[in-house]
Amino acid sequence: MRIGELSERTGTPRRLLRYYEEQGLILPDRCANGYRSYDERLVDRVLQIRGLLDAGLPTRIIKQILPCLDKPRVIHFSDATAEMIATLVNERDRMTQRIECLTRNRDAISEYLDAVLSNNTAR
Amino acid sequence: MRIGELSERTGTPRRLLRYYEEQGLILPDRCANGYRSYDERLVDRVLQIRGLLDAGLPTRIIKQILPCLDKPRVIHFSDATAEMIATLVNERDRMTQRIECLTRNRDAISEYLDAVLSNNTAR
DNA sequence: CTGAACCCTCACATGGATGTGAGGCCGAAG
DNA sequence: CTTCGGCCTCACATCCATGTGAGGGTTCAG
Repeated sequence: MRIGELSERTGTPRRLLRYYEEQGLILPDRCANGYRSYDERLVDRVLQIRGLLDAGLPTRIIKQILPCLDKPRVIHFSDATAEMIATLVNERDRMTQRIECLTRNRDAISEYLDAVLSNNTAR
Repeated sequence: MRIGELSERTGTPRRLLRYYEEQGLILPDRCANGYRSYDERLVDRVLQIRGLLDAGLPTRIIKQILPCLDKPRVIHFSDATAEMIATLVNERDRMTQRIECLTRNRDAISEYLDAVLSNNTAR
């Protein structure tokens, strides 16, 4: 598929699809005329990238963790240098912290909403 | 306490403590000499702010959700306009999405790490 | 009194994600 | 052949969180 379709299907501006490519997050093929050609599975990948960006991860880190999430995991053992592993452990832990922080605060918001709403309907 | 102590205790540059104040996230008192004076509980508040920022929330949103997390919840019922509630519901849902995204990806990283590490020690 | 270590405000700079638009090529449809 | 919509590259602009430093007060210890 071309960039327009991917853009629509992922709700992502074309500009950003090119940007993610520039940052090495995705690597579309090129048609004879120079147009980018995206594989079907890049739909999910782009959504994943957007989710991670929205959760505060920079492209530099996303680029490092993405290859670890592909199915044939064995292929990527070569990347497993000591520093790479340290980075992954570190990022995993930071993600856990984020999850905890978000969960705490979301639950507090929920509680507040419950209180306010039940109060409103009770009035 | 003054800004230097708060900075040390929260690991936050002074610059950012002033920035958070400018954005309306915290409201320190002022001593006679003009120095900022921070209440003890602002330590936790600052850590909370930093956590949320790190998790991708902008100061504008953080400013809106912070008041809902204080203990005497009843005090803030006045803030509960219809749009405010809509905002909170929306942000709560976005936080849930972030949590899911982070959890998915963190678990995948963990799996990958388990695979790589067990493979390494097995060799 | 002086110096060191705080604090203040103000302002300009940077980096990362994103917006916007100019100038131009390509291909289908009238 | 022209037109139009989609694609290309390039480049400058914007927003936000953060860095950095200048210029100047306060306090305290020596």
